[in-house]
Amino acid sequence: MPELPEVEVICRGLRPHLQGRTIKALRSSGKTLRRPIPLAPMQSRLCEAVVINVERRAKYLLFATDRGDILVIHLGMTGRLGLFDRNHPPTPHDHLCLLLDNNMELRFNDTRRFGAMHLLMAEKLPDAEREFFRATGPEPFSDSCSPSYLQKRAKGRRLAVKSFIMDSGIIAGVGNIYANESLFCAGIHPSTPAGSLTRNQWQRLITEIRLILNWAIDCGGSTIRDFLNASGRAGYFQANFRIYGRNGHPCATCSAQLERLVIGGRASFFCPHCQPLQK
DNA sequence: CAAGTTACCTGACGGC
DNA sequence: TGCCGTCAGGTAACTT
Repeated sequence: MPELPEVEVICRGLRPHLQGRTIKALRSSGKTLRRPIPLAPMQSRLCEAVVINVERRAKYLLFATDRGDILVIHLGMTGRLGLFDRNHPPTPHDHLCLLLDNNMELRFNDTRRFGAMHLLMAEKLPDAEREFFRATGPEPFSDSCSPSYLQKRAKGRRLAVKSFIMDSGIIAGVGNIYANESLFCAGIHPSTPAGSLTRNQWQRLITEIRLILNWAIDCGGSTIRDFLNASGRAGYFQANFRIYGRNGHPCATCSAQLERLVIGGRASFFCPHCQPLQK
């Protein structure tokens, strides 16, 4: 489900509603997510805690409290977070509800339960946070995510560039949709071995990744089936897809028929004319 | 170590 | 109508 833009949209949407609010109670479905929800520590640490900050790192949301703890939430493929009146009827797959001091509830709904929750305890910070994100690559907008950084990490690797940029240890937040879109806009075939991109191609690619991600954030993210923002509204970047899911249609640039192939088990789309396969 | 495969889960959709 | 296979925005644990 959500890639960086969708998580950022949720983060920005929730922040003004959560900052300064006290968590009064927690309720869970009892179902496990990717891993069990750490309910006992969450009960003792989050009840009566005030949310002081809501941030995003990679595809994770971080809720910081006045006790110094951080609740880390990942939405997996189908996770949603939304604010509801406490009397709003519950829906299937609501797995965690946080009751707030204004009688609103933050509800985490996740059909496929690929999401995850972690609680980073104040007394273990900041080491616990550093450890949690130890293997996570730089944010795509950061200066450290430069063409030379990417080229250096790709040196000698034969892995398809699409799989390479979807590796969260290389660059954070780029998932299947935006990997496809960025490679199309950069004119690079998704199967190209990561190690054979030139410096100019890395420059072009990171530029396109940043443009696409920012544009998608401005559009409120992409909604294919599951994604809704914190207010329950769909995003509309999907109207701007140039390549994702468009196999069989003509390329908007050159009219060639767009093609689909599977790379690393993920659907990949490309224009055989605008994205010629190199080496 | 790198790269590919599988598993985790539910629901929507198309073909028969 | 229903059954079956395929597919879905992610990640981590496997195997080769």
